[in-house]
Amino acid sequence: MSKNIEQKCLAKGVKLTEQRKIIAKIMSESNDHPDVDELYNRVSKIDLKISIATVYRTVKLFEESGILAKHEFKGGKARYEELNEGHHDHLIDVKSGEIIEFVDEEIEKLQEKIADKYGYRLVDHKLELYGVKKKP
Amino acid sequence: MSKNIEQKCLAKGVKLTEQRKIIAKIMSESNDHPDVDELYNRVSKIDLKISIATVYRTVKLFEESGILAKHEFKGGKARYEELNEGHHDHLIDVKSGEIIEFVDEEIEKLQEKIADKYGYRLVDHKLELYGVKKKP
DNA sequence: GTAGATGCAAAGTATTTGCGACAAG
DNA sequence: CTTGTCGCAAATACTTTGCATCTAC
Repeated sequence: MSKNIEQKCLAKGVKLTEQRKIIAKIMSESNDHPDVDELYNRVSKIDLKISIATVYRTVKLFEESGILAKHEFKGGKARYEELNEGHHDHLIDVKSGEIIEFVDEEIEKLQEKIADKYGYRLVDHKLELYGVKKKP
Repeated sequence: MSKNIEQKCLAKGVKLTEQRKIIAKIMSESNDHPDVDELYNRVSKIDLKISIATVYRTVKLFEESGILAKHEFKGGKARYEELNEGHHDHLIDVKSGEIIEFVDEEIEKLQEKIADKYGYRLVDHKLELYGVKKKP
């Protein structure tokens, strides 16, 4: 099994406060991609004194430490998810808002190839597909 | 040659005001992907009474009319470009901020295929590559 | 003439920050 | 202890909106 968020903090020298532990726990348990508001709501159920500023500061810190990934899908607020080994992209159901994670080796390779063609080394990328469910 | 923005407005029943004509002209002449602030600056050189609210309203209207495309690259503000026939994606130089447009048929097909695999019909997608220039 | 557009300033969102009190290492 | 974090409220950045006036059709 892969390292949990607390272990990652240790490894990165990120101080483990009570608030960060709670945020880490919630994010580990979340399989959706909550925005800061939603995360704040979930966290508040455990620690009702936590401030939204702390949540903002923490997700930013975790993102910079490679612990969380930040997504800016269509429509305003940033959303977060725990970052694990396997990279994946997102297919968003435009009707329901449901998010499907997928991995496609072929597309990853193709992206490298394109960057290379223009003389670039890929450092990051973003692929989002927006679709509607087909009738069966 | 393809329709210009004014012709598109006519076709869509969008009223052509003086301000919209100026914004249309500037966008047609811009080969970069200006954000609203930058667009406002450029437009202000021609019409110094125009309001930023009008610029916001106009880009939104143009986007809804399929005249402009809105991009939300990393780092806050939305950026716009004129929408023409050929679809393309973006490769962003993370050092300089330069944006390279590219077209890749193979990747387009692959995206359709992936959506299909999960039972979706693709209605939109976003592919952004972030890279650094390689040493030659 | 009339529906819709504009300019202005005020209001919204989402996010960040200064500061004194507080807690982790 | 000491450095970094927290909570709070105020500040910022981007974008939207109410309203009275004006303009394209």
